[in-house]
Amino acid sequence: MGAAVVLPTRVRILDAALAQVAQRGYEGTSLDALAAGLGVRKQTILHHFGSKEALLRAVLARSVAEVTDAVEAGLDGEGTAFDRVEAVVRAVFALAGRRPELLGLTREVVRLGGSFVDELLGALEPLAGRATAFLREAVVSGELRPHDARLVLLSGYSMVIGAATEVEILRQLGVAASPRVLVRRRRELLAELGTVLGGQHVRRPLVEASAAELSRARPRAV
Amino acid sequence: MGAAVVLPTRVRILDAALAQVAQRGYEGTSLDALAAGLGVRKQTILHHFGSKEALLRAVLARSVAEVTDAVEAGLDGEGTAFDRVEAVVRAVFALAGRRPELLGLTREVVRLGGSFVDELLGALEPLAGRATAFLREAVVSGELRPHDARLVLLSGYSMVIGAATEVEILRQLGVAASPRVLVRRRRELLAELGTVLGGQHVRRPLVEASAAELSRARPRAV
DNA sequence: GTGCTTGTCTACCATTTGGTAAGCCGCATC
DNA sequence: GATGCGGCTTACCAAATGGTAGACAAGCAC
Repeated sequence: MGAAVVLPTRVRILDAALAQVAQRGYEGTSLDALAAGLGVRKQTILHHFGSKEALLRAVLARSVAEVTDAVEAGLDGEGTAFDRVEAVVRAVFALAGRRPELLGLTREVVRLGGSFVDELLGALEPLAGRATAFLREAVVSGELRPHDARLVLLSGYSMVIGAATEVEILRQLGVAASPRVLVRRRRELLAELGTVLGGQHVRRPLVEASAAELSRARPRAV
Repeated sequence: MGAAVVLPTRVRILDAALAQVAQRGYEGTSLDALAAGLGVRKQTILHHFGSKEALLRAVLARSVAEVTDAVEAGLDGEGTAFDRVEAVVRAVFALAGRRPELLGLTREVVRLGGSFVDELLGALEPLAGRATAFLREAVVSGELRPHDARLVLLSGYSMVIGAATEVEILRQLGVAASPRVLVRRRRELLAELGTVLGGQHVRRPLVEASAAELSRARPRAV
């Protein structure tokens, strides 16, 4: 058997907190219950993270890092610009399917609102910056058509969350966890991005990115 | 000015509870805070509803009634079977746009799980029964094509919730509340229903690759 | 050895939570 | 006037919550 790696308490707390907050919500997660589930005292948690709120922020930071890694792997991939957009979408949906807690956490943070959302956006900032830069460069080089990068990112993001919520609802209602919805939504998102960004999965001749067309193509934003 | 109708305390409590639970979650809603917001004592709430849980159930029951009314109005409408399906979809989306709290409540109930979900499903049972009967009759009369009614209802339901979540996320993130997403999702849902149920509305196919595949993959089982 | 740090613990605390018990008040009915 | 009675109140309460204070033990440096 592989060596049973004993994770440090700190990490175990983060894992449990992520799971609990995603499933039961922030207020619904008590430090006592969390600690009990870990076979540890509540004060151990407070020792590591200072406060419940700080714990949530730590969970948030780690989760953002995870998402960032997935997206950047896609951005760094091979192929055309749209190939990489597609890789990113696939990576995000794969991550969403593999770790649904991340989506539950996101929804919870959005619901909590206030400084947590600011924190989330702040932590995502570097990633958003990189993605925006990527999109801009691809537009300059003529690989993608002009668009509103911020809107593209936001709508893609909200679509992923919405799709995940759909799946969660279905699961809770007893429908066998079907990734079909996710697959369908992913395809829809790619189709939309294809329209807005102009990937060549529409099989149009590549030469054409004439300046005329580019300027004409001021597309409807999302 | 119209007479300022003073709503009975009981109704005001229900309204406030719905809003709070939808926005802050069940555990995040305290009876004290609720009462304070209403200019009343917590014991007044308990006097009317007995317990916090009973309050939530009451809110749930009233909300289900509201949804039921909207859907039944659509079912009772004029026109072909698919016209009425479309009317129902429009009514539901309109209700979702008008009263987003209902969606927040639903999501919260689903998240809470356990007996609340059973309660919700139980309360929705009559409506689901009517809708199923409607669909079955339309199949018998040849107006709609055979399908799995339960699956159709569930997927439509989850899609509405998912779409609403999308909108909520966008709103929280500062995107001007755009009903565009809702409109688009509604169109997609109608397209899918059109394919699965075989309505004659031939909107230009937008997303349909998936919907087409869906109907093809489904055996003609009654 | 003596310190210092790190991780965990026991013991407590103030506040908030949902909930109980009992009373007051206005009003209709006898 | 007495009598209920629905609506709302004050006065409490036990449990749970997040959080503080301080101690104990293991490891590492000197």
